[in-house]
Amino acid sequence: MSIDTLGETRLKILTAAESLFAEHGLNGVSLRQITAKAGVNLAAVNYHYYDKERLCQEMITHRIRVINTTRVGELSQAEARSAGTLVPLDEIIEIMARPLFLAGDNPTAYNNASRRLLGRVFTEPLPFTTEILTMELQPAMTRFGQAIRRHAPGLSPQDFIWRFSFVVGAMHHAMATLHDMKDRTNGVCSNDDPAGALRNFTTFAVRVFQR
Amino acid sequence: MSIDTLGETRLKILTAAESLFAEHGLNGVSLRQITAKAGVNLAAVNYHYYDKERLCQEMITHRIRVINTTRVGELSQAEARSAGTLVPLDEIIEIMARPLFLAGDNPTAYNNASRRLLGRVFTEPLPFTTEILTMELQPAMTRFGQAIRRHAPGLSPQDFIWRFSFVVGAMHHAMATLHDMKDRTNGVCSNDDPAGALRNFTTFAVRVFQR
DNA sequence: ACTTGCATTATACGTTTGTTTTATACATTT
DNA sequence: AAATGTATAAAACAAACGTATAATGCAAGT
Repeated sequence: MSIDTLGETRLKILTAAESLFAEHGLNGVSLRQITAKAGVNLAAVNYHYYDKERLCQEMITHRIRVINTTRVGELSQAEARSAGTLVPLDEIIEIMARPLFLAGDNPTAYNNASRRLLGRVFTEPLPFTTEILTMELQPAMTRFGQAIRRHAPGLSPQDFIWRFSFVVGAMHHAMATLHDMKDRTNGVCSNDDPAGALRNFTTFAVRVFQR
Repeated sequence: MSIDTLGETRLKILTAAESLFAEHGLNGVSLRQITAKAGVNLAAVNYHYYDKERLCQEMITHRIRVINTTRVGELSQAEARSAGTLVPLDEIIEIMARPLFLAGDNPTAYNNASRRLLGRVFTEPLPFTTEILTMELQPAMTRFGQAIRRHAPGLSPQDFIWRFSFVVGAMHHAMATLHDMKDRTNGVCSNDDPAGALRNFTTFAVRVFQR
């Protein structure tokens, strides 16, 4: 069954699961908590998703896929547009980060819980999580890595990969912690300004690579 | 009981717990796995640490404290040494990052498992974990933030905090993923060269703040 | 009207969890 | 030598877990 032909209960489970996983981690939530929050029967998870692991897989894979098709497509368009010349560094980085940062409050679409969930998945590898990352995330990141690489041709392969890893690490870490920005900065930075966060990340990342 | 007057079993538990938590996360390990790996009786955990949560607390708090006293002390020394003038930016960053990056294989001292464990704690908040972070980690990071701030006086408070958060995020993310660098970079970067990783991180972070 | 098929519910099953209890070994002290 | 305090060990506990089964509701198709 496709993800956009979701039945009522199926969607309620997914939404509840995502927000709970976002807050307590993949290993910190029981099916009873999920079904209670979703207001459905316990057995509904096994009926609709076969088991807990498959629920997690579908949830994560779907979120990553939507984000990757968006940004990889945009990168391709940008490259096609500027035929011959380089796509500007800040444009590449913004395309890479935008669909991760820009989360709203719509409970079905990509939202704050989705963002935090992904932040967790990126740093909290589980047996099946690792496989998803190499299959779904790795190719897209290599794609952006190559695009950025052209702006720093003088760097050795190692030096570039280190810098790129740190930038991606900062991005992924931000996914897991943006929700808490206000508390951690004593109110200086906002939790609810993803566009501002994205703008700051872009200037941060550009500085890492520009000569 | 102090942490350096550890009995045999008490130490064996701590070592086994740290490596297991590092690999599977705080919520992904049972006391039976820990005691089995440590080769001690199940009840030994409750006897020596009261309960599972206190075991985690002691483990995490101790690691953070050692690291913080080291680097905060070194920063104070550096500041005292260069009376009047600024401590060089790269020196501040290296002092901040060194005790986190430089992990060896000594099973009792700060090692690769400790580093990965801390990386998890930094991004995987549990009820008692969050408290530890604000009590133990936050003050030290504010200290380094202020030191670095003097090298970027032109930045607005917000802009600076954003950049600093991204740098710290990259550092903490690296703690959780350094062990896997070789696989994720197709062998280009090494897992077992913490000094090299630290060097690369320093140049990365310096670029973020220098004008 | 009856049947078929899918969705939902209630309930039970076998494990595994953290913790507790009881018993045993072994020093040190009196 | 007896007693005491401490560490380890074996076993049992209730609770929570993921999953499986059986019963119920309910609309669509015949």
